[in-house]
Amino acid sequence: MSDAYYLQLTEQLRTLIDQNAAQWEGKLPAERVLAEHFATTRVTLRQALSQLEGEGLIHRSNRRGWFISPARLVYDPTRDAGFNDYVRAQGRQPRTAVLKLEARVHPPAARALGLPDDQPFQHIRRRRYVDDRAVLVESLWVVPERAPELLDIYAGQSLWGLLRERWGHYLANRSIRMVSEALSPLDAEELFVAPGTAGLNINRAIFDDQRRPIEYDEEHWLHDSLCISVELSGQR
Amino acid sequence: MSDAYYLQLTEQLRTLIDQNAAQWEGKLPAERVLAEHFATTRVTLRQALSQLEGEGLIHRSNRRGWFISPARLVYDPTRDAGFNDYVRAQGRQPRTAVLKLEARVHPPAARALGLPDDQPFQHIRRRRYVDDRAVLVESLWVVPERAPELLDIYAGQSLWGLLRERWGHYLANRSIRMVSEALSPLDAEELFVAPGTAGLNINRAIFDDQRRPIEYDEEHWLHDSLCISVELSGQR
DNA sequence: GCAAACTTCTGGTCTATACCAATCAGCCAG
DNA sequence: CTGGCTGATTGGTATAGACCAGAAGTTTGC
Repeated sequence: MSDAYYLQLTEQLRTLIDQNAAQWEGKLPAERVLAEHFATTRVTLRQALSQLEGEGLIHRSNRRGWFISPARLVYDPTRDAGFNDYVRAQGRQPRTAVLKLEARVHPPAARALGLPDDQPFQHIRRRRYVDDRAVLVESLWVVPERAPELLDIYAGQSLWGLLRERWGHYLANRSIRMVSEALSPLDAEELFVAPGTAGLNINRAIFDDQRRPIEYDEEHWLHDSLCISVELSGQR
Repeated sequence: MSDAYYLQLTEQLRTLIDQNAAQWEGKLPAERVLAEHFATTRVTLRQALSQLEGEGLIHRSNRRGWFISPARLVYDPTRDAGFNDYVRAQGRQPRTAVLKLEARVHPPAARALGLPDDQPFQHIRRRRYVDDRAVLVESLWVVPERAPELLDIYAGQSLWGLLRERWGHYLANRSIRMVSEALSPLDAEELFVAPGTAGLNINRAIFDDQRRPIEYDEEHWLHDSLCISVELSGQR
């Protein structure tokens, strides 16, 4: 092979991980150990590990080490099914932590919903887990008129379920935007990963069946933890 | 700031790029020049550049240097509009190069379309450009019965247009899958970028209005060159 | 028995340097 | 003026070593 050494290393690591996944219990040996095992430098070794990270095979958490990434979560952003539902449907364990509840303006949300920039919102910030791994943080910006006492009531349950059951809102129209990104220092910190980690940003503007604005949603996912899947029928 | 130096560097580079974009004509100065300008090493400098690359602000081409990335292409994978159409609609110049035309089996396509593994396909491999930058490579796997002489006819035009006009196929049902990826050595080479560059993989299985399989589509995009946008109406 | 303090390990960052291979610009020959 | 050659430039890769701060594990002190 005339390939770069770090690419060969990537392949060797891939098979090594494959064979020892069970015995390592998801956590790779220390970088210094691996570097010595392959008789190379930590710099080169890390280059190879970063490749595998880009593929979504492994990831790192805090400063605790490298871990083997679980299967991606299949996610359909066009459907109403709550996070908890479809995580469970895939045999995984969901969890949600509420990070912030406040009333605030947020011009990006206002613009996406066609409201004036000084429109106040009810802001819910939460972190979501799959099998105890934090996989996304999101900010929800809800139009106050649509859900008056939301901030007093809310305690981590499904927002869309709440909107439907308590206020009778049926979410009918939505506009979705997806962009790959590098996680901002804040998002990264809240997800316990290094700043600049690859992520996927999903934004949704949601209206009811009369095109009244309901909610704007900003999600920041770890890039390796989801697979977006959309099923469409009917000619367009 | 107690942040890491390379993160400060990232910010300084960001403003530097902002201010000098016009004068540099899209191409950044050499790494060695930048490293000296900031009184640091190329290694650290490259770490900062990689951050900006992750954000999609800059990219590199071959070994020619770092370039400022153009605005992302807005793309709706749920619509029929051909690549050429929506690239032009956004005021950009599209181009297509056909890389391969052949008949072959391809089990992943067969499975996605619900056909036996040994189903033969007509394979079109092409590279697509926006303003002379290669932004994606794709493989199209067309069921031969639906478009008999395709391989003889095809010369780079819109495939969906051809299917509609020549064979009267109206694409009605589709199932779409999107996953972030690291570009394979082959895909990377065909896009003139380094192996392992961040990409976005979009796969589509397409059926007609009687749910007969028509075509399977594997796209590999540069991660920084698109923004996925979907508009949905109607309750689901 | 438990919490606090300390030590070790580990990933994250950074410096300095070197060599290779692709690219590019300029020169030279036809 | 053109086409091929050549040498300087530049990004890509790699080595070696160092220090820091957070995490984890161990010991100490009450």
